[in-house]
Amino acid sequence: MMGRMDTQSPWLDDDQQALWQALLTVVIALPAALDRQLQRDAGISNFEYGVLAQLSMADEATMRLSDLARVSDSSQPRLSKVMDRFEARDWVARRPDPEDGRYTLAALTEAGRQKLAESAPEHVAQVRRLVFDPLSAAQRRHLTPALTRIAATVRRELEGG
Amino acid sequence: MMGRMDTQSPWLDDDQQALWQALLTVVIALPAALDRQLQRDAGISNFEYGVLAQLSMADEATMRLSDLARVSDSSQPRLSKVMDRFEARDWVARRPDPEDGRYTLAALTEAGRQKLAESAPEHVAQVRRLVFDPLSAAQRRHLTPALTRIAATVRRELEGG
DNA sequence: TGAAATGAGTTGCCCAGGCAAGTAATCCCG
DNA sequence: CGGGATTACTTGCCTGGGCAACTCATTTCA
Repeated sequence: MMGRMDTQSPWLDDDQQALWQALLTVVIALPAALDRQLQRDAGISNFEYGVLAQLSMADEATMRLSDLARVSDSSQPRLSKVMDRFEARDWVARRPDPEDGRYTLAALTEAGRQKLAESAPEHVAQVRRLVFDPLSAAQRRHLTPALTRIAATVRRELEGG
Repeated sequence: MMGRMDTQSPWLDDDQQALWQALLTVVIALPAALDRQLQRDAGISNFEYGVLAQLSMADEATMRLSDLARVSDSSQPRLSKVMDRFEARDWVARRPDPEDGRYTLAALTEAGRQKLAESAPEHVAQVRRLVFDPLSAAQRRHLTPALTRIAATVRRELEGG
């Protein structure tokens, strides 16, 4: 008898609906708001900013493309095209990994580091205004583990397919 | 004396960084995961699903395009093109608002309602798996008001520009 | 009342990203 | 040691969305 389960009806109740609606707005509108500021002030997207930031945090500011794609939540084709643009502007340099020729290493150049440093302050201010300022200290504390769990689940979903 | 304020350094501390990183993964990867399921099972995007769902909840399943754009967190051009696709598939019908010829009313057709009904169960299941299942009851309770605040702030940002 | 201003919606152009197919390097295993 | 799998990355094709410019309806106000 495979009727629907009691604890998991196929619909969302009102509380769940409220959470879901708020999350939907955040995932749709927040990237748009971040993109707008960054595009205006720095000519790059939020996603591109994230790639630069991840790379800058790596040892020697150098990473394998596949690792960079993973931490940036990017597909490989998408990252590949971002790298084309970055290389054209001399923000990164690609070279084959001497340890294994299948991998490609991406290294942030000095110009790339500078671009990131220039763009950071206004971007961080925007993140503060949109995300941190509206929250109480308690809300921030509660939010982190909850979002981390969702993030981990979503990551698994995209990798596992 | 307009130096930087003590309580608002231009950088994120470690706790903030953790929250921000988790939120970034969610806003980038969650739509991708939702899109993948919906595209595979229903041939529509998460965004399009949201538009259908919003319209279905309206009185008479009819709304002005500008209102529909607002509740769907959409620009007008974007919604306009979604409507082109929907009308081509006979999921919605557009007609001028008799009360004010500048507005356009969009009404969900029977076929549109059916498409939504067909797509809903798997989509809701995916939302459950990715968002609700990983959270404890307490986390869900805390999450809702926090996300609602961020959502409201981001909405204002995009409208006010 | 009529010309300018406002507001809703659409269109065209351009670019970014997904997917599937292609290339290249390495590994596996007889 | 050699040919087929596996893994990393790139390329081409197509679609979706942003922006700016346009059209059309309504309001404002001189």
